[in-house]
Amino acid sequence: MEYSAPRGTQDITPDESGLWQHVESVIRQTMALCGYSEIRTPIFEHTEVFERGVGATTDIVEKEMYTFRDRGDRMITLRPEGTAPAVRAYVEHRMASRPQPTKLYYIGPMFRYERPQAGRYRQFHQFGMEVIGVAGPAADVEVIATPLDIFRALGITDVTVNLNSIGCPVCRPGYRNLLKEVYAPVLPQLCPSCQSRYERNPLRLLDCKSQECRGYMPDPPPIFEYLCPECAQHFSEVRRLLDKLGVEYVLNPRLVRGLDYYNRTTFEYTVGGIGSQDAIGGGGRYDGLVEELGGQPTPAVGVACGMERCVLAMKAGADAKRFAGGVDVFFVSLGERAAERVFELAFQVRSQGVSADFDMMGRGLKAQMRYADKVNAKFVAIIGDNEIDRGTVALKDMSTGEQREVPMAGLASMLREGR
RNA sequence: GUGGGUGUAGCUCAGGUGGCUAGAGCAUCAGAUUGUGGCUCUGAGGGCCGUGGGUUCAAGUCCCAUCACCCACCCCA
Repeated sequence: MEYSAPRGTQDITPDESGLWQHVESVIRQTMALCGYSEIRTPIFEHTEVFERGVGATTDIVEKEMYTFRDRGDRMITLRPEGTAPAVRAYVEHRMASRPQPTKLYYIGPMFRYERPQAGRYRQFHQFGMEVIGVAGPAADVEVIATPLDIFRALGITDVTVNLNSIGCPVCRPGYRNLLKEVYAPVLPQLCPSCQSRYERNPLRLLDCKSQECRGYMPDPPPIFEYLCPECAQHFSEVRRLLDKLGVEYVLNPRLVRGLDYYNRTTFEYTVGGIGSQDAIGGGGRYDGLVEELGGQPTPAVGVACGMERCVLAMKAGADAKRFAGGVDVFFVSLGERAAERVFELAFQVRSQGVSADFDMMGRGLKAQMRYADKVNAKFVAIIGDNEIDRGTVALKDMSTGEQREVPMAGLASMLREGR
C-alpha cells in the first residue's frame, strides 16, 4: 500500500527546501537585527489556553481546532496560532521579571481544520513577533513595519497594509450599541451567521463578506471616529509614526480580526497574485491577553505571517533552483584504486571545512562528470592512477571549464580560498 | 460546512463516435571505442489508465458509487 500525506498537508521536497531555508534565514536575520529572541513552544497545548486566549466564540476555537483527549484524559489542542502559546510561556516563565520589554519571535507549524484551498492548508507555517510590556505606539509600529522589511527582502512586492483601530473596553461598548441600533431594522434580512453575530459579537458584522448582507448593511460609521480620547490619541500616534517611517497603509474600518484578544490597533497585509487567500499576515494589540492567561495586566502587540503564502508570493519572481545547494568539490575517480583514495580525500577535506561529495555508484568518468554538473559542484577533482602516482589531482572549475593539476596536499585550503 | 471542476508514467499532458502488445515531451538510467560536464544523437526502465461495481463479445473511453486532488464560498496566515 502506498500512502499520501494527509489532506491539507504538504511535503517540502528537496526541490523546495532550499527556498524555505532562505525564507527562514531572512526572518531570523531580521529578528536579530531588531532585538527579538526566539521562543519555541510545544506544538500542542492544553485546550483551555486557546479557548481563553483566542476566544471561545471565534471560528478558530468553535470549528477549526485539532482537539483530542490524550491517554491521560487531558484535553489537548494542536496549536492553531502562536500568540496564545507565547503569552502562556511569558506568564509561566515569569518573563516580566526580565529586562522589559519582552520581544519574542517564533517560526513553526500551526494547525487548523479548514477546507484546503490554494494558499490554505491544515498544517501551515507562521512566523510571528510579539512585543510584551509596551503600551506606547512605537511597539505597534515596529510590529507593523518589520514584516514589510522581510517581505521586501524576499522580493515580495504588491503588499497592502490595511489598518484599523477597534477601540478598547471603554469605548467599544458604545460603538457596539450604535451598530446594533443601525442594523436592527435589517436584521431579519441578514444571513444566519450574521444574525448570530448580531447577538454574540456585533463588531464582526462588519466582517461579513456575503454580498447579500452587504447590500442590506449600509456602510457603518467608521469605528475609529467613535474611539475614546485615549484610543483616538494612540491611533493617531500610530499613524503619525507610520508616516514618519514612510509606511503606506489604507484605513479599513471593516477590518475586524477573527481573534477576540485584539484591542486598539489591528492590521492585515494583503498581496496580489496568490489567489483568493491573499492575507499574508496580520496582527494587532492585545492588552488584555496576558491577564486573561493568568499574568499581571500587561500591554502587548504582535503580528503573524503565513510562510506558505510568502513562498507563493515569491514564486512569481523567484525560481526555487536559485536556492538549491551544491558542494564545493566533487571527486571523480577512475578505477578501484582511485575510488578508495577519493573516499578518503572527501572525508579529509570535509574535516577541513570544505563541502565535498564523491561517486558511490561506481559510474564511469563521463557519468560522474554529468552528475557533478547536475548537482552544482563548483569544482571537480579528478583522480586516476596518474594523479595518485604524482600525488596530485586534476582540478576543474565547473563554471569556467579551466583545469589544472595541483598537489593533493594543499587541496582543502586552496578550495577554501577559491570559493 | 456549501458549491463547481479534475483524476492516464516521477512531472506536463495526448489518447474522435468503446476494438489489436496504452503514447509524447521533460526527468531518471545506460551508451555514442583512448581520462572530462552543459549541446546533440541512440537505447532502456517505469503505468492493474484513482478505486470498486455495472453495461458489452470487448471499457482508458459509456453508467453508478466511492475516494483523492484542485478552485471558489466561508474563514484566515
